[in-house]
Amino acid sequence: MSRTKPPNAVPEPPEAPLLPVPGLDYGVLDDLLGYALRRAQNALYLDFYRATAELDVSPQRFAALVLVGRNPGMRQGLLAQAMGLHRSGALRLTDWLTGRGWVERRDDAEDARRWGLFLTTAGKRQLAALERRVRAHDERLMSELGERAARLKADLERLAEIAS
Amino acid sequence: MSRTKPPNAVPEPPEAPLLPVPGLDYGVLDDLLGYALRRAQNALYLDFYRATAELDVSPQRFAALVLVGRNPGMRQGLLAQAMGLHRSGALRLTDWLTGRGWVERRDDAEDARRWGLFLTTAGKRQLAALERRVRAHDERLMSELGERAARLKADLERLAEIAS
DNA sequence: GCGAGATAGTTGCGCTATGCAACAGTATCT
DNA sequence: AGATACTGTTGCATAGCGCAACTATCTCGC
Repeated sequence: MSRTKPPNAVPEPPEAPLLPVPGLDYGVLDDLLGYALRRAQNALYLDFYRATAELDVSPQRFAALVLVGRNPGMRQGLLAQAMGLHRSGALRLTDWLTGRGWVERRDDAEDARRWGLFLTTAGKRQLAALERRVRAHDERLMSELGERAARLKADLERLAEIAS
Repeated sequence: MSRTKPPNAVPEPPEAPLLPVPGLDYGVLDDLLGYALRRAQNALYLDFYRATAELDVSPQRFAALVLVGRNPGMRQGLLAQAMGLHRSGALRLTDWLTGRGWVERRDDAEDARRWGLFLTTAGKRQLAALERRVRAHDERLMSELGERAARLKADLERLAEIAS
């Protein structure tokens, strides 16, 4: 019985939030850290979209914008690595961003194989707008969690390390 | 500028873990609860696959097996709701599971439109094997987190509520 | 009873996101 | 110079999903 297919897809964030259905028995799922994590991630994911509704980006693309913005001239391959993508994935991601006019590729002076990635002026504007929203939303969540927030974040980081 | 596409896809869990690349500036991402969550979820997702390598199921399908196992006779629509899927998604999920011989559809005595979903004997065996692994892995993670584990889980549940 | 309307599941279509293998151009090392 | 490694690109295949349209069945009011 060979594996049908390597991972390749987080169960996908459905349109509808992944809330517990009353009356249904979730068995182990209720005990698993992993399932709690999935529920939370799902909720945050939807929340991200709500927060940035007219700005037309996925969390994925937002992350790419941030990375390019913060590391001007970075190569595509590095972007791929940072985002856990295959090189070809980073290519398509970059294509999309340049298509929007938010990112541009410039020749790398040192190595003709490489591109350097840079935000355009429009890209910087877009990123700033996005950051504002995303930050605000994140802070709202954090403040609703109160003092548990910082601890939660730290524990998540720890968890990511442990599981890796 | 209209939205390219509704959510529809969590950034996908790449084959490679989503670890911070040393030397790269992550800007806001490092401050966001959402990004920490994503990293952790990604790591756990990969961990799930490692844990169940030869058993050939995704977390998604595992969850479906648990639900059907715990709620024998449940309808497809309910499964969809519980898993945050469209009806057609639950159909395909169920198809896959019946194709494996783990789940069977039986006519519902009360309503001819419905199916009742049940685990087959093979399905029960599979589920038991999966549960063992998944539980063991989850417990390992929890124990490495020590006393923070329970708190983390509770906070995640809280977070999911808040963000919904 | 019977027709309107709701509900369950199905089908076909289209789309996004992704990996992978093969390729070309460029750099590096011996 | 030649072998080898690296960067980005292209084409192809696949998974997972939503949605609209359709069928079968049930429910409700008259």
